[in-house]
Amino acid sequence: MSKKLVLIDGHSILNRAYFGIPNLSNSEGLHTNAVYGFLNILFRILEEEQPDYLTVAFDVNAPTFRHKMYADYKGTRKPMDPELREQVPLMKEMLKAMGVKIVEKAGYEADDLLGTIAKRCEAQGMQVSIVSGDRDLLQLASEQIKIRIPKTKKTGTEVEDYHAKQVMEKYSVTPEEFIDVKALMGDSSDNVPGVPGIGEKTAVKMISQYGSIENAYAHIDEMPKSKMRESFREHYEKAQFSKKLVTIEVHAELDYDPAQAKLGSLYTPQAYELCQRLEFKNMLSRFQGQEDVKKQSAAAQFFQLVTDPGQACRILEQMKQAKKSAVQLVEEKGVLYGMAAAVSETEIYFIKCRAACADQDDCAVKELAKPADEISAKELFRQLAQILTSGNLVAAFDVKHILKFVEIPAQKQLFDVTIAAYLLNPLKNEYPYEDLAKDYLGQMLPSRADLLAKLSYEAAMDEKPQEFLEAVCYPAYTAYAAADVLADRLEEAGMKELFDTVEMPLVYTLSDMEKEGVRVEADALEEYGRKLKERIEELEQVIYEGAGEKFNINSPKQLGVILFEKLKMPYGKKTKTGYSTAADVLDKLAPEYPFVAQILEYRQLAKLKSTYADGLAAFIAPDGRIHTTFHQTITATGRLSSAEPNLQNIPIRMELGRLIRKVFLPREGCVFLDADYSQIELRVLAHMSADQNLIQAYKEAQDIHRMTASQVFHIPFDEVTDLQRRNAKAVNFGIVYGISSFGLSQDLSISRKEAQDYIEQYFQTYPGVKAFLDQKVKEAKDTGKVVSMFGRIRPVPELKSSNFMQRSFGERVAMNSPIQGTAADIIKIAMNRVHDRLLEEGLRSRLILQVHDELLVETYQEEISQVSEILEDEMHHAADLAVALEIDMHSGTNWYEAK
DNA sequence: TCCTTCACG
DNA sequence: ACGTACGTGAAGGAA
Repeated sequence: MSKKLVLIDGHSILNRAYFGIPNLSNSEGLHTNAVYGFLNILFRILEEEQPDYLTVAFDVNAPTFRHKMYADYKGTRKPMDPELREQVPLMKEMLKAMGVKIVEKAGYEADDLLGTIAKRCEAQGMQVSIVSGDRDLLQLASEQIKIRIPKTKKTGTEVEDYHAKQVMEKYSVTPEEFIDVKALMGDSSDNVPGVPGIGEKTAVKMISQYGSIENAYAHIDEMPKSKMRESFREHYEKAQFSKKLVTIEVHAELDYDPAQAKLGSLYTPQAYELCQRLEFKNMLSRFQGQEDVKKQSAAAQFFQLVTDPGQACRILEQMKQAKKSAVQLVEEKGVLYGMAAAVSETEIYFIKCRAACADQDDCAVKELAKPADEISAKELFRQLAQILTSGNLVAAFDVKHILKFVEIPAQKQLFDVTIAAYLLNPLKNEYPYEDLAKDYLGQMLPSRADLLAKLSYEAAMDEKPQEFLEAVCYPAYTAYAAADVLADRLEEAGMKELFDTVEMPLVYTLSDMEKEGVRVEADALEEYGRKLKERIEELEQVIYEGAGEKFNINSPKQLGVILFEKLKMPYGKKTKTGYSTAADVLDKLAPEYPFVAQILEYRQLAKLKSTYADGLAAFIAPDGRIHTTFHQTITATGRLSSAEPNLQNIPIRMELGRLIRKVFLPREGCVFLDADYSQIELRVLAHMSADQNLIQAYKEAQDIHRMTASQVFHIPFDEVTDLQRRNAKAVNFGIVYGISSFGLSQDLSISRKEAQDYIEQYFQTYPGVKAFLDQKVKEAKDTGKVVSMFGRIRPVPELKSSNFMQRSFGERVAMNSPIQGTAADIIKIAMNRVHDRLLEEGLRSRLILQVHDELLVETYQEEISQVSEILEDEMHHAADLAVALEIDMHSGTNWYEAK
């Protein structure tokens, strides 16, 4: 069995990695993207190849032999980005730490070293793989030498492999001939001049026919007359020059002994340390199991598994006494595994307690089939409730999740670290413990994925008990240790009050809303779906007839081909992947083509059926109700979101969709009371901008859009036409979104010029609004963030971008977020107050849904007047603005009627 | 998994 | 010349 050698073109791969992975740096600001990408490619290649030897070649900065000879050409190479340059020594340090052989030699380029080593080792009977981003190296390919070119794609790294055969297949020339092809066509990025006028096609043709530049030149008179032939004649010397430039030296003077390049374990303690310093979190997992580097974080040595019920009880007692503690319930897919608890930074326990939730959505009821040597789930939660109500500080990652298991009244002492971290930076998608540990404790902890890979808790418990223990205890540890830091940071950022009086209380409000759920009549929903199905099937037949063939109407790609190629309709715009078939494009075609109108109707019905009729039915719980999850740490602006299912986007604009709301019912003896804020964002804008005209407009008129039209277009209020009102309404929306003439012109189907005129007239009418929006953009540029009325921050990193689009986006965000964020603050305040008053006043009615500016209360008949007063009162007074907050309220026996 | 489309505020 | 309105979540198709 022949030995295997992997050779890596250091600079080339580093370069690839640098451009493949944008923006990665550690917390000290050191750029690390190229090193990170290099290692990823390296690990991947090694896994695939399992070589015996490994060597990485680098260029040295001294002029090389080829470089010197043709200084004119090679000398003008673009200098390296400083961000990349600083990573070269880092890369070498990493390779040294891993015990990888590095070769570099003054006077030679990495190519030459690779070529020399490859040919020598080939002669010794080895299999050689050369990894490089540079296609010049293809000339080295043979049966034993494989050139591997990694390509960074969105989906990961793909590697193109070339033995001599693949070079022939792809380029129709041998690897040796490839040199001549390259020399003829030239390479501007590498400053190889080539022959002007000869590109890849001609070069390949010429060389595959004649075998070399020299032979081609000898037969130049046989070639058909052409510009290219004359160019070749004229630049023949240049071509020969180029050939020397392109030709890789395979006889470099170099001491190289493969024995020095023997591949050992890369996972050395030194490399581990360096990975930690560079904060390559997911690399650290590769070091797991390598005994010599298994450096547990300081915290991990205090983790302890608890199975004995007696000990569990003693720990729980201790927690009740502790001024501060942290808990982490370990639950996955409806199975409880236990609870991790931190009593101090050096006392972290995992109390094992296996139990199955009776139902995944409603964990409050549990069925336990478990060994007798564990504490019972019932007892655990009884004790936990006492801990949570002890008055001592308890920190946790997801308090709402805990509240699913224990029924306790709102507690001031609970501290949700996820929400704290969200307020401090609302732009993140997730707030995992390792991020909090890094950001707020300056500690690098292995993530769950590092520890358990993709193992479920179920599997990890048996297969990797130690890692499992760490994975469940780290969150408790982090919550415990980070809570104080987070509180301080919130204080510094001016958000402590927002956290204490709005966000934390909201956890209980939302928890109750989720537990309550909303009643949905399954039969009626099914009937609705059946009706849709009938019409959908009719439409399918008609559409297939119109198209003259069967196709998948749901596929934008297939539909695009039918519409714009087969039926030759004019296409409006294109997306990255093909023709756009979005509704606004099809709307324009629909009047002329009934076929398109049918498509639109089909789309509408298909959406209603799949997302709403079928989609919602799947979420009806055994109690006949749908329990959505409200996410409190998702949006960038402070709004809530609703998922599984999303109950914040139930149709209302189109009548057919709106009918769905008839299946949302209050329970027996109840009606729905639905209250929504009237134009809350515009009122917030009026208040925050303090524009006297806008404030006055609100004081004088019920119909703000008509009033805006009247003032902006200088028309008496009563003479405003419907069109003018509609335009004014669109401008009002545009202002809130961070106005742009393009966006407005799209919305109103007018020219950008006209849209621009509207905007200017608007700003003339309401100069305070203009000043306010400008000020927000300036503030965002100066401080990197904008702030809502209640102190909620939204960072706007896009404003620093060199990309015009990104920057413009940042400006719109800076204008919109304070408004949307303030509106979100206000309704959250209202929600808490409504929720609390219903309880305080001993009412049975319950807040069940929030849809951004709307609250839905399931109201007992006899409580209607009291509840409507509470809604009106608390929503109205949630904030004291220069313009009163007005509420529209309706009641009904279903959601359709109540809106 | 990413993209497109579309439902809501 | 660029190619967008702000904020979400879900479904289905295409890789």
